[in-house]
Amino acid sequence: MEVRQLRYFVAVAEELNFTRAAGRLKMAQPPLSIQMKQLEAELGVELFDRSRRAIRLTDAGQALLPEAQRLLDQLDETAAMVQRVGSGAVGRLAIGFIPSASNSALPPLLRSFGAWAPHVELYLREMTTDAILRAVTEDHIDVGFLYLPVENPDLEVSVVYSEPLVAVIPSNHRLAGRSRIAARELSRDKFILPTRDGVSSLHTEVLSVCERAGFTPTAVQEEVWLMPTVLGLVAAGIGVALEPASVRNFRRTGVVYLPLWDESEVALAAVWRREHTSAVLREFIRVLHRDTAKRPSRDRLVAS
Amino acid sequence: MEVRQLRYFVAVAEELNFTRAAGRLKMAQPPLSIQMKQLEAELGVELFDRSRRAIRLTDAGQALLPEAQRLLDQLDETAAMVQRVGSGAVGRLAIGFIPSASNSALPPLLRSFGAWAPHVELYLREMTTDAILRAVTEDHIDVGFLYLPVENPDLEVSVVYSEPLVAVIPSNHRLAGRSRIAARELSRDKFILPTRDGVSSLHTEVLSVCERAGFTPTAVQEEVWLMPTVLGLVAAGIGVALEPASVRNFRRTGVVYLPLWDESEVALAAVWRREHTSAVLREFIRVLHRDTAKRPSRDRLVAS
DNA sequence: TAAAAATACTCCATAGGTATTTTAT
DNA sequence: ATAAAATACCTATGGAGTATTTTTA
Repeated sequence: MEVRQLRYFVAVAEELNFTRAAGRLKMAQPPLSIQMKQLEAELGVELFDRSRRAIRLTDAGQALLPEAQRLLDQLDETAAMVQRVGSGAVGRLAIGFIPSASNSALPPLLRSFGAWAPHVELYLREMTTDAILRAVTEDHIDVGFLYLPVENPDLEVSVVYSEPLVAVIPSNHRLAGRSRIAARELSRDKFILPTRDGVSSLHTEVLSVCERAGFTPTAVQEEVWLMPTVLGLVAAGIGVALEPASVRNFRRTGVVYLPLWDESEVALAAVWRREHTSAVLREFIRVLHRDTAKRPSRDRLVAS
Repeated sequence: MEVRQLRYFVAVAEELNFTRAAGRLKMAQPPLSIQMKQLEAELGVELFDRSRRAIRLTDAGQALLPEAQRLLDQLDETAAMVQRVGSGAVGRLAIGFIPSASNSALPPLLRSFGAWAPHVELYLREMTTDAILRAVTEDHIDVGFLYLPVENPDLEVSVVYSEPLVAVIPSNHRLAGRSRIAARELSRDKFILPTRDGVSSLHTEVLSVCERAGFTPTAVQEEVWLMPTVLGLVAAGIGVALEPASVRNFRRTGVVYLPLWDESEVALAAVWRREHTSAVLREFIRVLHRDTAKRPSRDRLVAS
């Protein structure tokens, strides 16, 4: 039983006239008659009562008609469904991200992608840099958001945005009134340092800024990871911190954010397996590239 | 999208190996590759990830696999269903019959046909001879059971059995002790005559037996149709009747059934439209012919 | 290097076309 | 007499085969 034969059968059964059906199928009448004969021979059943001038459906033909229509519809639906999946418009996307990402780049990106592919299920997981790299490599998540650098050559990397560090100090700190400071001026303060988990550049970058400023920061606490905790510790006067500029999205009382004269940069990037096969991911990357190309301004991102 | 391509796709998707799938499909590997390429081109979607030595299904391929399997199954089921309908093993059969038929030929015939085609829905309707002929002609019922003759040349007729008339007289009648009588002996009795509805031979045959016996029966009541009513009237001493021998299947107290010396015969027949298209009817007729050929004995039928 | 898929080509089965005959009204 | 389906015959598309090359592990 061929799809063609089902299509022809439906046309003939609906027209109840071979010639008209052939016209509707844009073909000649004889091959249509032949195909129907073949279908009948294959099924071993008469589908049409040709004894009269106007043909009729036999019981078998009447039984086949709705089934044939249903099968043809399902065939079309299946094709459409597979195309949607293949185009990345439906499916699922698992995203791992460091907490900072949820304050900055991720929300507008997800909004943007959600508008493009409303039928993609998103699985979002807050993870450590380490865990993200492992999960992406092992294909447990499709894409990760973390601070550069990423060395793994199997992974593709796309910088979402980069931003400078800012000093986070208590509002009663001696430098709180300043509009900009040098890192050097904090050399005697105790530092709340970010966790070194994974190869996070944040830890490295903070140390490197201090080093270039000529001092080694005294750590008051390590392994602090979540931004609100850092801000709480600073507000309590436990120490100071250097954090990515997007920390300013937290409007925490008791702390002030001061730009540095020192050169510094941390880059938030999306990473994914170079050899991925997910159409959804492919489309997500497309949206990602489009959006980062559209608004590369760090200030707007930070302020948003 | 062709059935062939779906079949091939399922094989490849299940084997995850073109060469093995080609073996399973008993074909060479290159045409299989080509067909899958075509399917992908038509859908505009990659179904296989061929980047590795061992191929994998893409998301689109994984979406297609269960649908393709389902479609192929439904195709097979549809073919089987149409074949069953075409063979007459499923469907419906509407039967019209005069009440007498339900005392004799119909029950064993329906049992026989029901064993052959248990999935045929039977619609049974007790009707007058007239109504049966009209309904068969107008295709409202598939087959009718009635007493011959039937003159309509568009209808085909098959005698199920024929039987003689017997006299039905009250058990206190003067002839009740006899084992056999002549119709002539009833010439002075009042007769309960069958209805003349349609062209029922029963009425004609009763009159003709009396005529051959040299008298015209005095009707005490006409338009009596149902056997129990006739028997009730006879038992009440209202009159006597001549009825088909199968009336003896009613074991009514107060009446006796006596064979006649006179020659007489009424024939119960099945009738159907010569140009019917119902496969179920075709099979019913087959069973009918088989069964009437098997047991033509009137005695066994009458006694049953 | 070996195993598997893709490519190149050849062949032929068959879908579809045209011309004509048969059938039913 | 006519409309419609069946039959006869021809053409050509494309599905499948064989031989070979390309690719990946």
